[in-house]
Amino acid sequence: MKTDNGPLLSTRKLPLFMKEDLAALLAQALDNHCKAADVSLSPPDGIQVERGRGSGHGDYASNLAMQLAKVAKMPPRDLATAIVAHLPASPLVEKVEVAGPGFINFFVTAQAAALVIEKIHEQGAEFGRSHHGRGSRVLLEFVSANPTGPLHVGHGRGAAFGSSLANLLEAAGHEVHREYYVNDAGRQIHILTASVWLRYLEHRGESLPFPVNAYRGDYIHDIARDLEAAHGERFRVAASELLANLPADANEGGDKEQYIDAVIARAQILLGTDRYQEILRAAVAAITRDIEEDLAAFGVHYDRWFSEQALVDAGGVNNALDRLEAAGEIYEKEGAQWFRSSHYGDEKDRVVKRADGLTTYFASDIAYHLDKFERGFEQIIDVFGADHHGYMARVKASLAAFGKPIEQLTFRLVQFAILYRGTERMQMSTRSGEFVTLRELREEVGNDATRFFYVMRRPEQHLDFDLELAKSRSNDNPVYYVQYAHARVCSVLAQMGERNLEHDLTRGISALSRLTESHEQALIGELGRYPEIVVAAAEAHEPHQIAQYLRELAAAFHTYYNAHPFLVDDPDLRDARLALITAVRQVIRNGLDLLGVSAPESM
RNA sequence: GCGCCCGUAGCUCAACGGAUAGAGCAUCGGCCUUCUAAGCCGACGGUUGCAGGUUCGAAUCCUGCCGGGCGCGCCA
Repeated sequence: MKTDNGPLLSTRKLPLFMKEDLAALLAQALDNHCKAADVSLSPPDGIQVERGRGSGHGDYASNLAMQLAKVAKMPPRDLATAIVAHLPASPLVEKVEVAGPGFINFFVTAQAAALVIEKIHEQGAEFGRSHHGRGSRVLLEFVSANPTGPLHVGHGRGAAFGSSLANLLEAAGHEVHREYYVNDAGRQIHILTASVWLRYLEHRGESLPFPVNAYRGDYIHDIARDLEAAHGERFRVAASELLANLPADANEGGDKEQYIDAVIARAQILLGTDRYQEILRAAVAAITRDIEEDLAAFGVHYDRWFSEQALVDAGGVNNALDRLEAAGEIYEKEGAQWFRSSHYGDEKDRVVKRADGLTTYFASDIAYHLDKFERGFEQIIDVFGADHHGYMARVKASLAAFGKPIEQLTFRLVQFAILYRGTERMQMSTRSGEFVTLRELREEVGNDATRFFYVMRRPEQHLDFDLELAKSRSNDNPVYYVQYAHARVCSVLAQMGERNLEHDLTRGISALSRLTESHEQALIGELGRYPEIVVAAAEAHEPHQIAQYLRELAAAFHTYYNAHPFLVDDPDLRDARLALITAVRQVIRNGLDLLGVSAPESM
């Protein structure tokens, strides 16, 4: 590489965010132009520099002249020409053109572009990470499925999305706190407890009907069996005692809600508080542990599992309601307590305490979000399933009532994933227990393909998840396509070893100017985009941009692979090419890592 | 009925308010004595649901329709 390019091309200041360098040049040119023409011009939103989209429009482009044409009272192309005439010389820039309606197009020098390869080797796994977020603290809550059963495929997308987003935000320089809100209080936990106990009684030989509204999955049997193994007959009660004077269940013309509530009440009386709580805690612990293990195996980890019950026990819910009351935003109607959420943009008021004295799920959520805000985060992100969108307005209403800066709270709605086996749509229902679990999906498809497929699409887009495609080892399958590019580089290096060659990286770096083929230039251009993509994907909360990018990078690599041999006789050229493809390998690794997908050395 | 999300190639999807709207699959035609053919090259394919509006410039922003998903409980 030539060394006469001046300080801008030193390895200490590589143009990884070339946009900013070019914007600075344009600012200087605009200033020069204004002085020369004795006018005053400044773009409303700062100077914008964008990636060119190829096809002869240069590497970067700016719409500066078009933005200012009106104020300057000049045709945009003329203004563009005038600005270009005042551009200072730069070793980054090969040439500048005015094109189209008035775009200023920059063509970057080959040396400047090739420097990205050097930077990638220098930074390794750090390449693409930045301080863009300036260490601002982000609280990210995701999944938060109720601990009443195993995670199913619907939760999987939230898990893959949330965990990838967390990785992205960290890579972009934010400090991320990952949290799972465990709904271990409330009525559904009592239904769970009753369900487990009834199965336990069945196993001990009692004959009784199973309530319509109880949880009936196999995992309930498992927990009941564990209970038997640890406690034997300790929770045994005669069926006749349990069933005496209960109302009719739904299948006998009664009401399923009333019936299950009666069973729960009877269980508490017959078992007493201590034994009942023992079963409850065992059930919640078993399911929470299962969820935690499931997610960990999926590469999803949390900094905190936030217990709703702990919040209740600490008085958080009552405290939050007291504060709303003190603010005059609670009133009583028909025996229940209502929060005046309609004063803060919700479509109607909401119950926070039922007539029977129990606080609602919403009341806990108010307290939880109040707690989040009081822990001092600059940004709070909730990842919800799309079916919870009705919650956004009321949660924001409660925070507004507390005077909290609600613009710090962002909801990310993740649409459902619909499973297909080929063209056959797979049904999933929740309480019947006939759903496909996340674990089953992972075991059938594999963690890599599962995670990649989940985040491949924009979160607000419905996702068609084709099991057969995800499993297929074919070029139809995007995750293999990307992984294969990585493995291919490894394979080339293995081949190099067999030929008794060695890769001299220093020599390769010095010979980067030998990479003049169009395929090489294209590939280098792709590599240079990576840091920008990471920042853009993080700030837009869109991991799919990474998946999309990786496919494009892999495509550029496969094309190059087919067009040119790497292990050529000329040592300079060979080492330069190897420096390029090992840089590609590094970026693929870094990108896949953000998505929680492995980068195998061979396939 | 009200609210949120979505309508882009035959299918699944991309596209900071920018230039000739791009990929993959499918279909059709090529490429393995050469580092993995899990690959590459080419062809075909579009009134961006419809109609207005804002803008130098709209798939993108605004309004109204049409179509699909989800939600509208003292469930969670």
